[in-house]
Amino acid sequence: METITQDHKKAARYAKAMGHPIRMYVLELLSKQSCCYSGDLSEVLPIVKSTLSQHLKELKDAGLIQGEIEAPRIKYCLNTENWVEAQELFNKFLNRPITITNCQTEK
Amino acid sequence: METITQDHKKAARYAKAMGHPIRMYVLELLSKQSCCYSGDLSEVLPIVKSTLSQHLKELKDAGLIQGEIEAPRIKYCLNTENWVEAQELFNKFLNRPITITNCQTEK
DNA sequence: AACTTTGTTCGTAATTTCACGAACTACGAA
DNA sequence: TTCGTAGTTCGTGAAATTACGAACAAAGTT
Repeated sequence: METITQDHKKAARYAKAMGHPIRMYVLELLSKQSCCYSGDLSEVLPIVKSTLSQHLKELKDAGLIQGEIEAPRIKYCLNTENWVEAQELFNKFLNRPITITNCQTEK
Repeated sequence: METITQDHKKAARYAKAMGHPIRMYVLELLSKQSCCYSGDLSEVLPIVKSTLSQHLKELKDAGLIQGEIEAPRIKYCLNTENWVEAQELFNKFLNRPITITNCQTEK
């Protein structure tokens, strides 16, 4: 019986991809508006385009976003399927009712 | 007007701390049972205790867990306040309704 | 005091991340 | 075909991450 499951690894992979302010910003944007272009981001973010491209690749590799060629630009949007999976995993692992008595010693 | 806000940084910090299978496992455990000891984890996890200690420090530094001395052991539990904040930020960014009613959305 | 238990800190090494500028690719327009 | 636009890839460093074993620290036990 494995203690660290594939689901732990998947959830951690998603979390890791979310673990940078720039990438968090992109994900927030894409969860609020259906899509965006790299150029839109490049205009408002304080990083050069190659670095941005690296971050977008990170999100793509993690499966959280996808790019669609719309020449000469690339349209980015959420990868809905994986996005839902990430939400489900986070719910499964992390959501618990917050109780009044916290931190109580078991046994 | 900053595009990358403090909330983006906070959320990313939490996500980053969650971005490792071992740490995801620990967080899951603590969200299911109120507390645990390093020794409990060390028994089931495939890493040496110093590495585990490092991961617990990472979670502590991110503010997601807290340790309480209960000599000769240390009792770990979630840092409820920050845990709630993390959930709120994630909810905000995942575009979902906030579940806990008495927690107000900031302004 | 000496020993045991529990966990942290230190030293080290391999790997990954993050950021930049330069070079490159793909495509449409002139 | 040449030029401009949009974005990726490459090469490079600095810094952070991950892992291990050895050494250390704190506190209870004998």
